[in-house]
Amino acid sequence: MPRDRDERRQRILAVVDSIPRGRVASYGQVAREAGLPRHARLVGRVLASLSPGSRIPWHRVLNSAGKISLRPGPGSTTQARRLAREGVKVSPTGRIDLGACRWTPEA
DNA sequence: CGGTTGACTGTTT
DNA sequence: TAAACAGCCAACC
Repeated sequence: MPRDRDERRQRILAVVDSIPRGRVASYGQVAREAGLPRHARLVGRVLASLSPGSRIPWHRVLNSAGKISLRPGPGSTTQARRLAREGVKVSPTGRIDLGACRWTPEA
């Protein structure tokens, strides 16, 4: 079994899991926090592979433009609903107020 | 080995 | 503000 791949996966999920409620982070930001610069796409790939019932707060991850990156459909709707539920403003076009909600890890 | 595919990004229009 | 482009990179076939 590919140990490396699984290790990166765990680190990425650990970072996503540490994003506080009501805050959001970009794929690139998560990648950097996980020690994997330039691997934003890998973050998206890992999140896409999560089981439907996962407790990982994947909905707190957006693209660098501050928008829901998931293509319009059931998934993006769920993400928007979950964010709104945490007090994060989501415009009809899927845009989020990054200035107010961006997660800034402290140490 | 090589082409395709994205839940990406930064820069340029 | 938004779209087009060009890099980027692992996973898949």
